Amino acid sequence: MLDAKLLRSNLDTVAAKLKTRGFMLDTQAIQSLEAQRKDFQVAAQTLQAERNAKSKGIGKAKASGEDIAPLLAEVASLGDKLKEAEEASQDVQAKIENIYAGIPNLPHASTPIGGGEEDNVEVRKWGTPGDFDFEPKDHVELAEAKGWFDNEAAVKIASARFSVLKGPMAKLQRALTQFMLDMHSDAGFEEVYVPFIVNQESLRGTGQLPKFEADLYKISKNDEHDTNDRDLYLIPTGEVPVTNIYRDDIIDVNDLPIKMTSHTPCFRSEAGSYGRDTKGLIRQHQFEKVEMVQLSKPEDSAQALEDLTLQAESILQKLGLPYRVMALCTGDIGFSASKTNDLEVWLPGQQAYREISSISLFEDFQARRLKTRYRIGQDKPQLVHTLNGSGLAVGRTLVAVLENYQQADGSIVVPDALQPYLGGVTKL
RNA sequence: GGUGACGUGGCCGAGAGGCUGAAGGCGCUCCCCUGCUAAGGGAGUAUUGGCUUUAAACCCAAUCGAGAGUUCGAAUCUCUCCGUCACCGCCA
Repeated sequence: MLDAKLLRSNLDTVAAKLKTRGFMLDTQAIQSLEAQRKDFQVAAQTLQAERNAKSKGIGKAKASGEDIAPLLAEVASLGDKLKEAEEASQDVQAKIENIYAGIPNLPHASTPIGGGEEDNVEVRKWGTPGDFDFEPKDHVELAEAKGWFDNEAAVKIASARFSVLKGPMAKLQRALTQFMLDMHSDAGFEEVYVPFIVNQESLRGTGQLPKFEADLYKISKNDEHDTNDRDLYLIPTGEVPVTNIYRDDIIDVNDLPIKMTSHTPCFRSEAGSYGRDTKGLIRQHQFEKVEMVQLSKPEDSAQALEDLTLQAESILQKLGLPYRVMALCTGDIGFSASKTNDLEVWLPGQQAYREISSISLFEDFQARRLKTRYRIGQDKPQLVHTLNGSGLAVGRTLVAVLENYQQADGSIVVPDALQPYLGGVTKL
């Protein structure tokens, strides 16, 4: 959520910045609603003050034994008027809230301007796509030939876009997960274990709700009496539970930056992606991810984004997987993001770079919703800046290892960094 | 799941319709006193919004787990929900 004060005072500047990311701000609607809000709020508060004063008078009169009947008569109509004013005020505020909740973050000054994916900017490239003296296969072919990948079983158990991994492939996924967690721990990230089911407040905090309900799996409680808003959701990313650890908290400045890492499954409905990446592990309803989350001081956050990017890159480098870093343009960054770097790994099976990590700076956009603040000494609390990034998407890393380390005979060489996690095995 | 107790500031803890944004204590900050240490004295110490402003103070409103209700007036009474604790049941 953007700062309401900023929206009031610099509406046109905000609108211009949002336009670069393809969002048209209805400035007229906001202006007129804000004007109404002011009127209604002042009116309601004036009535409240009046009521408070008179009620206090009644209390005193009663205490000193005076007749309070005339005073009561005086206040008689106040209640209704107050109720009306309060409702009008709340009404407008709800409308404003609604509009504000749907406004995306302002792009960072360093985010390239552009309309869509094609305008993203390559920042750097690492490694060289391997030279195969045979036709490289894609991961599905490789894994199926070994009996490591059972799509039919997954469909039988659940539905399309789920997988059953077997034997060495399942172990390789576990090895990758542990490898990543160890790397991040060594770099000073605290490992955390979190709930994979979250409430609505958490999803609002990180910005998935109210706008992106369709992408989420909602869990109904199976209780016909339960008519309130206690619905729970499967997490679409570890970002949600991990960032929400500090919701409503005020952090001592000496405890910043806070750096956390967590391994979680992620659940996405992938509504609207029919027909894309239908084969294999690239796009699943359930996948594993190791996430990094960082809370930082505002003045450190831009650097923190670069640091997180390098941290994610270090995983790919240790694994020897060629990749490139893309700075997403204004038209392609996510709703809550101010700036995003994507890591794209080379997949020989597709002869293409594919997204394997997304690292984003949210500035105070999430923190405002989360009410995550920090305090210097006795000063007033200020909003922190939040960041997160995949480090990495484990399923896609698994794909990348299979495809980049395949041999002509269909076997897979185990990257050096992973061998300790597989009992020293060098080839699968 | 059942029964009972309970959610008050950074923490502990009083309050049980009005004089309570909230006694008292601890902690913390500043000042005084003090050879050192220990002790003592004084002042301050929540958040959000409105208004004003260069900024702040002042002023006003809201907040005693959350929401709704009763009342001229709610931390206090009623209802719903969430959570904590104890005992019982079940369970990896």
